[in-house]
Amino acid sequence: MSSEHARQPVTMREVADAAGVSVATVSHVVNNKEGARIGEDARQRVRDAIHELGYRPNALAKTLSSGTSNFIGLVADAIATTPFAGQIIHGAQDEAWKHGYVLLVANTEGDPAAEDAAITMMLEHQVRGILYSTWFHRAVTVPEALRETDYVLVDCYEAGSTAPAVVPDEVQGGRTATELLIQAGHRTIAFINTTSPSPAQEGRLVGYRSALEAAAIAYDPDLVLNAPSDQEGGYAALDHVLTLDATAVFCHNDRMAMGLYDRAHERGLTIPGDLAVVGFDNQEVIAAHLRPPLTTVALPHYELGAAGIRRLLGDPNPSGKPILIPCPPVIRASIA
Amino acid sequence: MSSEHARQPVTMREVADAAGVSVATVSHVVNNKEGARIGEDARQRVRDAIHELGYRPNALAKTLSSGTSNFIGLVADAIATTPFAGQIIHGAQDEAWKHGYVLLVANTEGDPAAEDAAITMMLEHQVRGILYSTWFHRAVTVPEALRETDYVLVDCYEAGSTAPAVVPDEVQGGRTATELLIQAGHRTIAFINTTSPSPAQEGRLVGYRSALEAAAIAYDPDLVLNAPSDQEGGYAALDHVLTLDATAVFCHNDRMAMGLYDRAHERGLTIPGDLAVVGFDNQEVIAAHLRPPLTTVALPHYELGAAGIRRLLGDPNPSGKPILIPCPPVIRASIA
DNA sequence: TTGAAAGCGCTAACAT
DNA sequence: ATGTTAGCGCTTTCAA
Repeated sequence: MSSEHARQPVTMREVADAAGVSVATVSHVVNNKEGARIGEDARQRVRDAIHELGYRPNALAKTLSSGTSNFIGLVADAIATTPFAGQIIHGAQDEAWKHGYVLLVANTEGDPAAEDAAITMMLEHQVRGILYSTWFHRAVTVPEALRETDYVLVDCYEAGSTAPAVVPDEVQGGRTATELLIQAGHRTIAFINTTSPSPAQEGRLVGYRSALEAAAIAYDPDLVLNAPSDQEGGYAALDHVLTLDATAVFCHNDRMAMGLYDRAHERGLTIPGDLAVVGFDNQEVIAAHLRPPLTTVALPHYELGAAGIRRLLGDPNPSGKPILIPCPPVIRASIA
Repeated sequence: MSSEHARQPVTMREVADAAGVSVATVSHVVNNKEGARIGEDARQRVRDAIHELGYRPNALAKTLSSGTSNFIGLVADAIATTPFAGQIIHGAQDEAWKHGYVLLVANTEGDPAAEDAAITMMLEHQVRGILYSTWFHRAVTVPEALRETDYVLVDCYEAGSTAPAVVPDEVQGGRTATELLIQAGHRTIAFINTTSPSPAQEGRLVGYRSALEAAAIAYDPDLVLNAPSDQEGGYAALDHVLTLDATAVFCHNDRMAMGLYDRAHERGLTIPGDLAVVGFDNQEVIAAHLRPPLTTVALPHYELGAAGIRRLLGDPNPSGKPILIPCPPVIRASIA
């Protein structure tokens, strides 16, 4: 951009002069100060001057002077790979704005050096606090620098610590997914879990078992498979599933479901007729457009971001344990 | 977060006192000032004090005092729906950091009111300039408030104006996609274009035609179809394509290709054996995991973001026309 | 080689 | 009801 914006921004001083009042008066009307007894005429003159001059308060000067910043930092590890981080940012921003805060975002691609630089930058900008988020639910170790300010872990947690954290309720999610199948009348339900050890791997399995138990269906370990959590994994797993006489399958995530669909169609199976399937994540691009559209359970990224801000800004959490955000079902057409 | 960070941050004054020098001296060593002749001993005492006290410069005070902010605003219209906006942010941030700038991000979901609030917020924070981005290439009308500062349109442009803009080279992209097919020996190439009027719709068609022309293949309008640019559109379009005796098909985007794959498999066709296909966008979750993996042309979002920053920070553009960023081919396995 | 001092734009007592 | 003034933490002449 080459255009010249030479004109220095209008200052409060100039407004004061134009309105024939002091800067204190201007400050008061600009901020609608409670205890401020300003005459209606002066008030109006100030308003007019503001309008005429196109005055914009300098938020940085305000911060410096008042000693309270309106920045909240958000460090994300993978803003560019999935829409997940974007949803966290979205939720965090909406909630932050409600409280008068503005988001300072930094992407680190998981690089510790970048992470440190980002936190340093945020600290130097006097952030009110920092949200440290990951694109998939996992354990992390809190960067030392983070402890210099208030912070909340989002979609991650620190093992064996009371570091404030907000994470998805994997157990409830796994239970919900399984219940969807059970409610449709299925009794032999395979579960293709991921091969990657993670809270999702553990939690969803616990949820699966608890749903079976609640429905008085015996848990059969043979029905639980493990596969890489992508399309290729789902594709390869289908044949094994067919071996099990299962009438339904719960896929660890939507990507696996997508691969499984491919193999199912290849083998001439129809979904949900021959096999009911439920996914996890609610990854729109995929789930909403599979044939048939995939019933799944949503990962509540938007809510994670929003809850993270709330927690940062005071929402107390006596338990000392991560706050669990529910994973709601998203009904489409892959279950009958 | 409830933990108390009562301790006021360490100021330059305190460092100065601890080191037995003046703040001016501290300022000089902190900023590695060129013309500053500071004794090695004083310099060292300052460094030690900084370390001991854990001093962090206050970036806001610095901005206020020096009069030059290190913020750049980035307003995005759909951070949460695709990874596209995320890639723009990523590219913009990397480039901004290189120049010592930090990103102030705001998501607006296309809401004009939110947009206005975002720009106002950025202006009040004394941003050096603003990147105004959209998640898909289109014409926009520049919000008035934007003109109060330097700005660059990213992945969008203003029709009939010289507003600085950076957009993907749709024509080259369309040509590249088509060339991929031609180079593999195809002569009858169908093009399923989108039904939505857009620079992509126009540009890719122009590119398609130019590639044909360069290869001395007559342009046959019957080979060009229009369909909704999603999986459903691609699925439905396949039957028509088969009608055309085409041996290859260029899909307007990867999502269409995904739907087309489904229908092709349903009809027992194999890709690329019976039909070669090339997509557009390089939407990882899809393209990299289709069976077979989809050869496509990438939308250079990361580069758009980075180029936007460069343009903002001085990269002049005499032409007054949008800067075109190339769309590179991504070879996978759907062409034979 | 170093320090004093005047701001940057604003807020918040404290006067008047 | 409104103005004065002393900072907030830092940069930057200008002196010493």
